[in-house]
Amino acid sequence: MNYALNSTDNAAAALAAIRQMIETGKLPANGRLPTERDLAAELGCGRRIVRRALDALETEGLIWRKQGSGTFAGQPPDPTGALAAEIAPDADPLVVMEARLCIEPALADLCAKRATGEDVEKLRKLAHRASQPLDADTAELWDGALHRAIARIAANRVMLTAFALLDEVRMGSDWQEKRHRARSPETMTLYDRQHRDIIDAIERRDGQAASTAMRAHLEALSENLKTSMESSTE
Amino acid sequence: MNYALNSTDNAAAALAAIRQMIETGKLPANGRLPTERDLAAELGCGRRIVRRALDALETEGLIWRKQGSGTFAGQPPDPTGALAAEIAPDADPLVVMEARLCIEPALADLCAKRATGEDVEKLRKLAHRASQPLDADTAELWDGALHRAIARIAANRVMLTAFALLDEVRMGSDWQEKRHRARSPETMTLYDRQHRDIIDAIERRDGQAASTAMRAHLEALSENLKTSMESSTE
DNA sequence: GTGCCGAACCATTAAGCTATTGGTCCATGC
DNA sequence: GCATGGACCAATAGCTTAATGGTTCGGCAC
Repeated sequence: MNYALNSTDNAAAALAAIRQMIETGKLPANGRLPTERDLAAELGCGRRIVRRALDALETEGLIWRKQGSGTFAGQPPDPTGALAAEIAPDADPLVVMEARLCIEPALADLCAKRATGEDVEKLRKLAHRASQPLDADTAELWDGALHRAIARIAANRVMLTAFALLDEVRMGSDWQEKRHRARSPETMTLYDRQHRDIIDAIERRDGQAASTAMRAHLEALSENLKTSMESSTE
Repeated sequence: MNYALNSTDNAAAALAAIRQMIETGKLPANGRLPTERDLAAELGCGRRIVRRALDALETEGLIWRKQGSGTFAGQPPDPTGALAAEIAPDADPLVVMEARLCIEPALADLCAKRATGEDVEKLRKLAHRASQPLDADTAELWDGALHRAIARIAANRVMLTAFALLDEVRMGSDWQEKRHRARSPETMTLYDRQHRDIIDAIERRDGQAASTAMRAHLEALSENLKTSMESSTE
């Protein structure tokens, strides 16, 4: 595709061209788009125009830039990976679960204070997916997505980073192997019930109840984890 | 001082020599000690002996080593700096305080479950220092040390890392400037009272009460912060 | 044989250097 | 007024190189 602008160049045309460039997905795997200088050459306009268009797209949240590195489509990555990798190797699943019990009830409280109706809708959808009788791995993924969504809705950057750290440690540690996760139909329905309790409390803007419900849910998870670990050492 | 060993060389002598080297504090500021090869040459023994001695010291927790980097005295540093720096620039003091309200009560709970008598002693000493009528900056430092000690005693690596992150964001953000911290004698005595409440609860192994007391303390801090911010915008 | 030494090699790290890239400013021209 | 091209700055990534801990092996003394 040729993105060169015709003679009626203007900022709006450049913006549209770059936006199309992004949305048609004609980008390398890492989402990196051409340098500003290259874009200017390709579009046949000056760098100033390109920068203005990129400014708009950045404000829009469609791209992010880093001086010396480049311009990328999508969201800037979370730099929690290194930290998590440092902790994960010697992360006892019970320690991780204890940390979840510290952080997630508080997040549920904040979430209840800030969730919009739209947010609650999303949560319900995620809970529904997690409750479907798929294989254990998939259910785990949707469960993780639900908890992550609650953290995101809480809208506190510091807490979100702390949660991201916790989340990566949880997924990265060897515990992935240790999950015998005796996810019987009974526990599945229990978890679903607990998810609904949490979301109901969030919808009622009842932070206290959301926190309590989340705590109950995590304690059930913890209990399940303990029994599965004991049975694995037999 | 000459660390060269005499003719009755053995591993124990090398260990003692290196240990003395560390404990007498004859080291550069960063705690880096000579390379294994240099140590071997200086002590007049082989690298194998040096490595065995360093192994012992490492097991002892007196030193830590990193391939390609060197051997250092003390504890390995927490790598939370980069993450904190990423968040700090746009860290609203109120957001940070909200995060503290999420994390620190939970830490106080854990701390109450795990603190030894010795730990409680340390906490009391720190609280006493923070209550001395010094300048506001120094009081702030001792207060920070107290909260950090509670996090350390909680003995959950994941939570400790999360707290370290939070702590660095708190100290690193511009909010250092914004602290008008109207630390009147009244607030000082209030904070001291609250510190004592927290530590008393920890001593009683009453995690619930410790959590509640910590929450009350942080809410007082938050209130103080809000009023000082309002007055600064006048 | 046991234990140590010396040497060599590997894996990782840090530091320095260079090219690249976004961020900014300015003179010029339309 | 506004866009252009150019120049420069600041930050970054990639590469190279030297240094360091980690490991292995042959040799030697006891």
